[in-house]
Amino acid sequence: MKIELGWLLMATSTVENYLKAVLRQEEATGSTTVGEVAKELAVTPGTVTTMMKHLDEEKLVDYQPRKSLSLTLEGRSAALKVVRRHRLIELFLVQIMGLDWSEVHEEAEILEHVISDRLLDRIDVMLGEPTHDPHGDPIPDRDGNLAQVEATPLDEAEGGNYRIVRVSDDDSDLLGWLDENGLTIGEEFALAHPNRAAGVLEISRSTGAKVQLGVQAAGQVFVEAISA
Amino acid sequence: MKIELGWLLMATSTVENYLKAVLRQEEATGSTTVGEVAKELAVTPGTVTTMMKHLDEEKLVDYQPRKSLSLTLEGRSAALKVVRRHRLIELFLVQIMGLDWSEVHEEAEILEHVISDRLLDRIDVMLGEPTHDPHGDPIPDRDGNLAQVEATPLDEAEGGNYRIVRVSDDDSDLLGWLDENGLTIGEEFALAHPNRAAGVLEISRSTGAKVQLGVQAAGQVFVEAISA
DNA sequence: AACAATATCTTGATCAGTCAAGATAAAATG
DNA sequence: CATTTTATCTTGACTGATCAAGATATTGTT
Ligand SMILES: [Mn+2]
Ligand SMILES: [Mn+2]
Ligand SMILES: [Mn+2]
Ligand SMILES: [Mn+2]
Repeated sequence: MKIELGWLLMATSTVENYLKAVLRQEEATGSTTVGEVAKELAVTPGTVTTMMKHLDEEKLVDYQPRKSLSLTLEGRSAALKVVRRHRLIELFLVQIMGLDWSEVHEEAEILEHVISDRLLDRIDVMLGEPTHDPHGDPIPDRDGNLAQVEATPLDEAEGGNYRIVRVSDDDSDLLGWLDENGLTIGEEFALAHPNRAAGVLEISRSTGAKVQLGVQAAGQVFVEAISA
Repeated sequence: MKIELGWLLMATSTVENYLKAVLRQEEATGSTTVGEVAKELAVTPGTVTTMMKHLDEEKLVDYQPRKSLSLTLEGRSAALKVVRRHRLIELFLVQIMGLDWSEVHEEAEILEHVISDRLLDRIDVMLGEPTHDPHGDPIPDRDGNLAQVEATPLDEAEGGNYRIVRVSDDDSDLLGWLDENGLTIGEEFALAHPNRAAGVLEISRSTGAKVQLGVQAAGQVFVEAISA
């Protein structure tokens, strides 16, 4: 007769990663599947099946085998807490510790599971309760409210003037390259009429500098149109 | 036929804790035993036996069942790296993050296993390559050299004038109490002739304040004699 | 030495997380 | 609709870490 305190209080870091994966896909595409989660976490589908049965018992996901898979409110809230941690940690590492925006994701991927609430709070305060991480992703607030970022992937944009509002944070090489070319959050540029056939986009900075990038890379850069 | 790269490179956090425990006891008493390690890590002796056989294979400890147990050079070096991490992290949490010296040990106990070398380096530089942690413990340098702290446990001191050079860092309550009474590293005081029978020591600060503390607590405070 | 007490070891089990590979259901295709 | 393809599930096995409890060696005592 073992006392089962705190299973729902004490999500293991593995569990947190599964919840995050489901959340990310729900946010990105409105829903998810066992297969997608397996791909994202680089495990076999069977492993995900097993885990989802567990999480369903813990009421963190709603899982109907072969039918549907989604976060419960509780699961979503747990996932958002981890995302909050992740993004605050990333910003902390860039802003306070002076790490590069291209090298903080991996570190945050681990620290998000182990930092104490107390330390996270210090970080939050130290950063002035920020709303966005170094890559332009919104930071969920303490109550788990997540702001929407509506932005167009650059590879789908027409010719015109744009500002960078978000960049996918998991491709370290791309982030490094963007940084070298001065293409960081908030930067503005003009996009030439896209020449789709070639699969290359050309960008002009106000400095006169021109930069080419492939559609592949462009798909990870999110922009909003500006007037100027 | 699985390729066994990196077992010695990649000590799991459990392994790191075993190595640290052995090191701590070797430093404290010159040697250690399966039983002592078991006590320190709050596991059963059998578990330690099993682990030591593994560590012996990995050449991290020298283990002769029922005979002797000690760190190899490699094991010692690995343990010292973890200790270095632990202490740098503690100091970072106090100095940069503004946490209390009574609440950093637990946090460091976890972070020591997950912080990247890159981040640790930033911390080290940010702190000015410090030599001692918030509790007066010496921080091993990059090459694994550990300075000796020779200091007397307060409960063994005669009457006279002393300076606090080190405090045991794992008793949060004691640390809190010491802090409230202004008894931090570097502070000086006069110890009245100890009245051993009562098990209570009396300390006088230069401010005139007097403080009593039990031998139990005094045993965790380490001092050096001063002239004044 | 003989016996008791203590320390340590061994064995068999459990738990979380995972994979491989075969079984099955659902979807897509002709 | 019958068949192929794809997605998902199930089962059996493995790893690292652990405990319980019985077996054994060592040490201390008379
Ligand atoms: Mn990230
Ligand atoms: Mn990010
Ligand atoms: Mn400590
Ligand atoms: Mn310390």
